[in-house]
Amino acid sequence: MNYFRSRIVIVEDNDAVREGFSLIINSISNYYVVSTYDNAEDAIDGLKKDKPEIIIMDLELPGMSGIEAITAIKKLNPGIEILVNTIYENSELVFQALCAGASGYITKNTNHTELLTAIKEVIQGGAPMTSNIAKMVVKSFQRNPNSPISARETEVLELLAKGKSYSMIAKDLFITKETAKSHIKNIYAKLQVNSKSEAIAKATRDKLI
Amino acid sequence: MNYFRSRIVIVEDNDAVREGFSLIINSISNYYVVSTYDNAEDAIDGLKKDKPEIIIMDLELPGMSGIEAITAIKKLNPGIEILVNTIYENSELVFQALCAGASGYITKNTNHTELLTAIKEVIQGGAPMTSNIAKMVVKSFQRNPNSPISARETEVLELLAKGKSYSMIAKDLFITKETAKSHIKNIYAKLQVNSKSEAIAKATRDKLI
DNA sequence: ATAGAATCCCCCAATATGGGTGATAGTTTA
DNA sequence: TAAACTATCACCCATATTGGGGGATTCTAT
Repeated sequence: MNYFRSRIVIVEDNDAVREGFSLIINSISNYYVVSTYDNAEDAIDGLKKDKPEIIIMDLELPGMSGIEAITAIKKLNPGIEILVNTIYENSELVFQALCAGASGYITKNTNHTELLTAIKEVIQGGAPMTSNIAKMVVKSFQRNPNSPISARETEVLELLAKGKSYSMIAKDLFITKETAKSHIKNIYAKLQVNSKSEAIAKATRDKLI
Repeated sequence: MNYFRSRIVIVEDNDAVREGFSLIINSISNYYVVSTYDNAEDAIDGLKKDKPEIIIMDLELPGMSGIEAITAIKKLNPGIEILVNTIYENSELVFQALCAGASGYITKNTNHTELLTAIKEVIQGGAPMTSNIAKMVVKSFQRNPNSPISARETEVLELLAKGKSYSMIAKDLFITKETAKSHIKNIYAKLQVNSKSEAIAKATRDKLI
């Protein structure tokens, strides 16, 4: 009977939310909530018996954090899709979750229809995200338009960040080593740093490269 | 009359698609197609008079490419939101478009309702993406699970990619410089490279860091 | 038990780095 | 138009870094 229904596990420490989700999801014939947990440790212990296709995971959990749980679960079984459902729209957490292996990230202001749509999208190999989250993700690809460094300096900085030496940079840009060095000196002055690693760190933080 | 309607410009070289979009968008009272173009150059020339809030942009254009156009438009007026609408689902192009400053990326198999939803999302500060595109974007945050290098080596490699020296890496990881060096030697052997920049390049390409 | 992982040690030559102090020519902007 | 910024190149110098070579030990999985 349940063989063709997607097996879903819910990890959520709020009892009401957990129960509510179960009811909604089980009301759809394609889905089947095999287990629910109020903490990550138990959810991980139950993986072998639950064999979920999808885990709906809260991030604010007692004990092991949601991020650690995602990492652990993906390590044990990379095939399991994890859909994050949390109140947090903090960018650090979003990127940590995606880097750890989350397939989607929806915030808790989404209604039941949207939750079900998100589950469907995950099953179909998509990556559902709340509008705010999608915006943050797309923005992360884009550069700071108020960069203090010039276009040429940015080119130099990019090569520096790729681990190239002064002479390699010079060769790549068809300039002399001295010119590359000169650019780097100016970059250091503008970024108020005095080493390669500091420059790369600052440039990365400020999205200059 | 049109003062409160979002000003939209369409850049699309297929006449039928361009006309079709105009009709659909103009049928919605909140939107107003101020101009349509079949090439990027004319669209850029028309920016001052059109004053669009949103540009719906095809990527396959005669002359200037869509990517170049996005870069140019964002440079002239960073406030304009650009929604890419193309047949291409090629990952290179997707990331180029997003890096250039696109706010959304929808493929041409989307229907009219979805197009209008995407426009609405862009206006509301979101980042609409077709399911496939969202998946590619999310995947880009995730690491290769078949990394040939160990966890510790990965840590070392990450620090190396941040421009740190052997001794800085050693300090960060509470090991000696010799150990850091030893890890790096092993990394080079495994990645079949023999320099920092090659290692970083390969690690980045293969998503090992 | 063998392989890999992580740790540490020494030697050495070549290269890279960062700071200093310049110069010239072009472009942009106030 | 003048001042500011940009891009280019040069030389000096001391120190740090890198990559290659040779090892070794301990622990942990398979």
